[in-house]
Amino acid sequence: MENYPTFFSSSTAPAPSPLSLNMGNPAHHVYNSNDPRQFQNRKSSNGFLGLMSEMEASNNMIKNNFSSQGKSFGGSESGEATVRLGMKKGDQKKIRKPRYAFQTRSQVDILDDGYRWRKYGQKAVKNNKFPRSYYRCTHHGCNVKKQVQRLTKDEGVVVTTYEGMHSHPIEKSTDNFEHILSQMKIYTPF
DNA sequence: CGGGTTTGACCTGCGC
DNA sequence: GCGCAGGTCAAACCCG
Repeated sequence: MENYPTFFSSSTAPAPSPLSLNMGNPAHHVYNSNDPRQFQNRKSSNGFLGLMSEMEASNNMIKNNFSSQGKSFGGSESGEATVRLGMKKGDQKKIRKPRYAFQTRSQVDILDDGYRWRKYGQKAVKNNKFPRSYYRCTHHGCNVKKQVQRLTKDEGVVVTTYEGMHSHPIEKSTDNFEHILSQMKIYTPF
């Protein structure tokens, strides 16, 4: 098995990604993808995820819009009702949780990061022959989400985007994940 | 039977 | 206003 993760997050991001926390290594390349469309554009522009400037990240933090923002999600999980943050439809600046994306060279799409996820959707993505899968953390009250997508231009690369922070400890033994980590090599475009 | 997955429908925002 | 694309819902289905 081979895994070559590249980590994305912004230096301006308020908190490290869940994965970074688990890995205990803040020194990875980071990228903050707050706008999935920009994210997509970057991927399509050079076939690889470049670094987003802090300016871009800031702008996207402010202006990013997600259709999911205005929705409530089934109501079964208490934390999700706060997503709208009291803003009405016409309000301009919606605060969005930062997203942290990293890519991994892996045969499998789903990395065992120790948390339990439930798939809630899958969508075909433009300019990508692979579908994007949407997952939510199954822990009660934890509304962390992640998206998993394989790159068209490099089928061996899986991009995982995390949104939100886990409000609970890891649920499974990290042995498996650490085993994966032990076999990872940092994979950067530089 | 409970929990997770699949999948089509639906909603929302954005660009033209 | 319309069409497109992304994101989510939820019923049906699957599986241990």
